Amino acid sequence: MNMPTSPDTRSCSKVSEVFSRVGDKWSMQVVVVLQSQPQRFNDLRRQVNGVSQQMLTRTLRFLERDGLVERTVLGTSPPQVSYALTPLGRSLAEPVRALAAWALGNLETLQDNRRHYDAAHEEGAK
Amino acid sequence: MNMPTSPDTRSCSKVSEVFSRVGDKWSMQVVVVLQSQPQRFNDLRRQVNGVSQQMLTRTLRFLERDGLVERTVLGTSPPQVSYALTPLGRSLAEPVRALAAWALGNLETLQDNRRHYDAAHEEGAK
DNA sequence: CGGGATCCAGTAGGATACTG
DNA sequence: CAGTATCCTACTGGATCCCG
Repeated sequence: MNMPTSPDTRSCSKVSEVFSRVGDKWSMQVVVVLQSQPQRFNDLRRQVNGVSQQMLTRTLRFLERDGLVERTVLGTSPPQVSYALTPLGRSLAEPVRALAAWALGNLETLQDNRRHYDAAHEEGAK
Repeated sequence: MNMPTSPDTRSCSKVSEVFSRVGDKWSMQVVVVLQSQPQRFNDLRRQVNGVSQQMLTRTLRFLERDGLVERTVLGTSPPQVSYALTPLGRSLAEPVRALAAWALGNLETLQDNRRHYDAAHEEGAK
């Protein structure tokens, strides 16, 4: 595969576009949750902590629109809808998990740095 | 290293926190640009396409606060400030680049899917 | 159960002008 | 050159009600 050593400035706008899509508050969480298995709407809602059904609906629509998840209507009288990752969605899950791993490993350091920074900059501020 | 096979739901909130920090419109672009070499303010501004000096300032502040970039004031009469990635920032650049690679490789597919979706859903819409 | 419609608050982000 | 301050808009995200 042709992965350049340094995806430089000109690539950044494209990266930014993708981040704008999947980098919102819920998308990657949904992707990670769906990665284990297909889920129904309220199952998802329970597993993605704190999401409103509004935002879950929106997020799923966006992901569906980009071909990252697939929506399957099962029944009709008790409306059952199943959401699953497409192959594309699964391929996205990999780098997302890499970033997730970084996040988990460095979250404390970040918070620590932040506290240190705030303390250092509050002595001079009003 | 202990990277679980599936960073499951409980980890997602933490991931979300980090994403909230670096997943904004400019942070990772700045990180990627700085990754090649330290840069001055207006150099950065030129390389990060479309950023206002307002947002660049904010972004750099946040990154500095989290210990991801280091700010160095050089002169005083012609104010020169250099920004460089910290080791932590460089470690973040890796997974970001992985995601960037995915973005570059799948951007067209995403846009294509989106067009297809929009076309399919406009026939029934108003 | 799944999700559309509406309303509303908070914030991200842009433009401009000013400062040291 | 490297910001700060102010203002303003658009979008994000939440709550609530309603519908099939």
